[in-house]
Parts: sequence; structure tokens; C-alpha cells
Amino acid sequence: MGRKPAAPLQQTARAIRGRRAAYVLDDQIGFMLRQAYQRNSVLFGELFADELTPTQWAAIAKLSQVGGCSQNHLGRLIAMDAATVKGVVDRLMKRGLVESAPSATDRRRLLLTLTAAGRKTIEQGVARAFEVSAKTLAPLKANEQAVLLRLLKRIG
Amino acid sequence: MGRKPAAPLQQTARAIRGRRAAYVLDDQIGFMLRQAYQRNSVLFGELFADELTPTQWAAIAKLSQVGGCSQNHLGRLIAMDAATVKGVVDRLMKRGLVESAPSATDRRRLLLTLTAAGRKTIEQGVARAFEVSAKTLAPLKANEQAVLLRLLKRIG
DNA sequence: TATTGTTATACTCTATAACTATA
DNA sequence: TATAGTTATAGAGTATAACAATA
Repeated sequence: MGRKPAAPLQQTARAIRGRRAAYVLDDQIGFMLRQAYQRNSVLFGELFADELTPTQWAAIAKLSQVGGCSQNHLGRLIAMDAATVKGVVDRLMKRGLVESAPSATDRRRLLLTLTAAGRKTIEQGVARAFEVSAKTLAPLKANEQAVLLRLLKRIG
Repeated sequence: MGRKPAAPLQQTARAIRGRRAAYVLDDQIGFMLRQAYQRNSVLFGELFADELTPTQWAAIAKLSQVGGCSQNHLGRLIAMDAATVKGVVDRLMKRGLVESAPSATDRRRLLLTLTAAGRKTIEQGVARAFEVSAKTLAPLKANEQAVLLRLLKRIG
């Protein structure tokens, strides 16, 4: 299979020469990020049989990682707005995966923790979550995967 | 600045040796994609002063690129569900950026096109859209940007 | 004054099912 | 009949702004 010349580089070269580069939507980082994230979400839905959304998984995985924290702090850890994380946590509590208790030291805070069911969900989900990541990256060779992750982390 | 060893590779190596790798949310491709896309969206919102969302921009940019097409076809071009694209197009028509007319050759179809206002929005937005892409990629050097785009396109 | 959490509102994404018009 | 496209509806994530309680 022949490799096509990289469009983004052509664009940059043109810009340097002072000519107007065409705006090609499909070559823009935002458009690519959206498409890649969408494909990842579909894979997640297939492997998790729609028990949990990627966002809900992120919330309980992070909660499992840190042991327990306030609602707003959890939001900061997983890059979610206070209003957003509230909705996510509400749904997780309704399913009995997360519980909250007022903090003893600061009565503004709600201390979030995983329930026994929540911990079980993590235990049973980790292998599948790894598989989602592997399948998302499957089009790339191992060294390319590592490069992508390293670069992606720096623009996040 | 010292470079830290790449965690994903360590994880893979561990998995190969049969030991259980820890699931670190922040090292998963899906989590990174979501964060990067979110940062891109924030930059978009800043530069477009919330006149348009990234999705709406994608719709009119693609429409400008292809000249005109049916609603469902547009959805396929920008990886959007038929129901999703309908909402987006409805909002764009309400703002007078897009108009629709029945196709002459296949009367099932509605041919979508940009209005004069829509074409003006594209003209005035392209420079800013380029800037959004540039700012999103700014943490990376030029050659790293090209590598990221090339790899990302392959997992989208 | 700053922070935590809540509420209200709006847009987007996704999925399903039902429907219309045409091939 | 089969297909392309549209419409209706619902649940979820995202963000902003305004607000009350607490630190």
C-alpha cells in the first residue's frame, strides 16, 4: 500500500511560503479528536454492554484510584465541571455504585466513596477497559501507540 | 528536563510477562482523547466567542467544502448520526446560515446549501479555525504535531 | 471573599422506533 | 417491497450562570 503525502505538512509548507492554505476539516486536530473519541466510545459500549458510559467508568475508576474525595475534587481529577460531575455522580448513586456522606471536618463537602457494588464493578471491568484501549489503538503498531499516547498527553 | 519512561510500554511489557498491570485512568487512550477534545473545544469557544459550536462549525465547513448535499449525507461526512445532524442543521437554518431545497433528481432528498450569511461566516471564521488548531497543538513542536495528526487519523 | 454544592437552562451526542416518499 | 431519509423521543454529557450555605 502506497503512503499518501501528509496533508498537514503540505498545509504548513504553504503557509510558510505565504500562500493561503485550504481549510480542510478532516485535517484539523479537533475534528480528528472527536472522531477518535467517538470510535473509542463505540468500542466501550460494545464491551461494557451499555451498563456504564465511558464517563461514568472514568468517575468510578478515579474514585477507586484515590480511595475517596469530595464531589468537586473528583470533577477536577477527571476534568469535569462541577455541574457535570454532579449529574454523573447522581446517576452512579442511583445505581448504588457510589455513596456520599457529609465531611466531618468541612460541612460544605460531600465525601464520595465506592460502595461494595462499585468496587465489584471496577474489579470486573478492568480487563474490559484494557481491551477497549487496546482495540482503540489496534490500527497502530506498538511503538506508534506509545508515541501517540505520549504526544496526546501533552495536548490534554 | 529528564524524560520519564513511557508508562504504556511498561504496562505492555508487564502484561507480556503475565503480571497484572495497574489500570491507570490517566494513561488510557479514551481518557486522553476526551481531555484533548475538551481543551480544543474550550479554545474554540474562546476564539469564536460562542457564536458557533465546534459541531456547527464542522457542519458548515464541510458543507462549504462539498458545495451542497443532503442532510444524511452531510452526517456521514462529519461522522454524525442522522438524528444528531438533524438537530445541528435545524439550529443552523434557524440562524440563517443554511438553507434546504428538494433535490431535482431524487425527490426524497433535501439539498442543503450555505446561505450568503453562511458563506460569510465561513470566510470570517477560517482564520480563527486555523488558530484553534494551532493553539491546540501548540505544546508540541512542528514535527511532533505532524506525527500526532498522522497517527490520530489512523485511529479515527 | 473563596469554596462547595445545587439548580436552571441550553446544546450536543446517541439510540431506537415509527413514519414518509421514492426507487 | 426495499431503501433513503425524516421525525419523535429519551437519556446522557457538557458548560454557563445564578444561587445558598459554609469556611
